[in-house]
Amino acid sequence: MSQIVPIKSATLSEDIAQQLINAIVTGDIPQGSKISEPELAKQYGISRGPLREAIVKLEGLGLVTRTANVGARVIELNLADMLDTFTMREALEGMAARLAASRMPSAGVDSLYALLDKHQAFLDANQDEHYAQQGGNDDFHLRIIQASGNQKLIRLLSHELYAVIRMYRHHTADQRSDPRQALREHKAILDAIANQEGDLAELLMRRHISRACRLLQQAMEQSTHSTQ
Amino acid sequence: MSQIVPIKSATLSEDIAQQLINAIVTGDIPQGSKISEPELAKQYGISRGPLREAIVKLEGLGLVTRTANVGARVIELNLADMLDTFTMREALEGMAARLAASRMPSAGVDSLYALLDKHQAFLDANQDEHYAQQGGNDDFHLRIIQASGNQKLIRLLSHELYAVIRMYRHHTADQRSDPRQALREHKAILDAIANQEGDLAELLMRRHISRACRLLQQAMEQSTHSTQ
DNA sequence: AATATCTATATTGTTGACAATATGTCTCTT
DNA sequence: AAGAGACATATTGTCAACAATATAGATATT
Repeated sequence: MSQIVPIKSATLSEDIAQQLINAIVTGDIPQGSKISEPELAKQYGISRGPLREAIVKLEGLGLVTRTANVGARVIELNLADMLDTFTMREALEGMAARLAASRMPSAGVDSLYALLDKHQAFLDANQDEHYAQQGGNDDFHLRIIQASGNQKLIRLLSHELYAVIRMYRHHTADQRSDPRQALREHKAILDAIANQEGDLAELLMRRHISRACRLLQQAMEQSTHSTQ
Repeated sequence: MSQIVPIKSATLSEDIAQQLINAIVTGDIPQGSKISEPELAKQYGISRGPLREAIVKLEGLGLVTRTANVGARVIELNLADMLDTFTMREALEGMAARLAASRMPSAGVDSLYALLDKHQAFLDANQDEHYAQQGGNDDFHLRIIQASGNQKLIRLLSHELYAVIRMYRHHTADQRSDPRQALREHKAILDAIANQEGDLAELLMRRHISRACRLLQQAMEQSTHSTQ
């Protein structure tokens, strides 16, 4: 799973930030737990300076909350925050779909159809497996976001919000509902984009995310309030 | 208005971050200029530690860009980024208006009508003055965002994006177009919210922001590319 | 016994020094 | 004269120690 060994990056602070993000998203550092600077510094074999910078970054990502002279705590996922986050996603990705409809080159559309075909083939092959959101750029949503061409939107959705969303996925029993239904919705969205119907693309994307949100909500309500 | 003298906060890092944000937004630290850590540290009379933390925060806010072993530079406002930002605002504040329509208590609606009356009175009194966005919570948009009740949305719009938006306002000749027209649009949005017409409120808010964006675009295209 | 105060300890906030990298200048070569 | 390379300098990245604040425990008081 998550590499423990440092992925040597340009700067220690970046490294540590990335590792902490992974550790929090995967639950390796449990929700609500305190971030102890001396402890983590010793654990990663670095000094507190870069570590603090990393923690400030995490605060910016909304993964931890900090209070002066007390320290940082990992956020605790709750239903209200999840609903808030997905409502934002609905607005933003809806807009991304609209923009994609007006800007996406036909080559990009073709490439996305090919991606959905791949997903379809995967589903046909592995009946029972859940069509694990591949995370990388095989993710339909990320591709649409990229296609929006809006750099600010791209940064916000695929870097900042993405961490929290990944965290929700990890911490709820990731029973991704009906993958075939999701795929059908993806195809409908892409059709709208291909036809340059921005209004429709936005509407469908919003419905799609709203539905995913409801399913995640059910999953969260079922899963016992995970006691760290 | 905004205090210039240091607002002694709990921690130095917070202080400095706030001061730097103001300095950048007001153009006191010009666009594209390099952030020299030794220089700023000496200037503010602090050490480089807290300063660096502040810079990391600024990076999270999108006010500076950092490259390893080279340093931080203040962003440069350009048309493309402004359009991207306002497109995001359109999506998010549209959603905020929709949510406000479904959640805002009648007392809040009354209070907002009172606010708009105040704005109207101000316009009638000062014919020529431009109805300076008061920044504080007399700002109609901020009130709508608050009324959305979506904590994530509130944080993103009124803390993170707000800094950049303020920067755009400051750096373009702030000829706020036709304030009476803006006020009319605000009233129309509020009417929709009062009637709990979420669809309409969202539509009107998006049109309103889209229009403001076009006006700002014209202003930016006119104003000579400010050479620091 | 319960509460409040004081004290001891640990953690965070801050500082100044050291190491590593980048930038600009100077020299040398062709 | 132009370009490449080496060197000097300044800036960033990192570290370890110090100061200030908060937390927990013990003591004392009512």
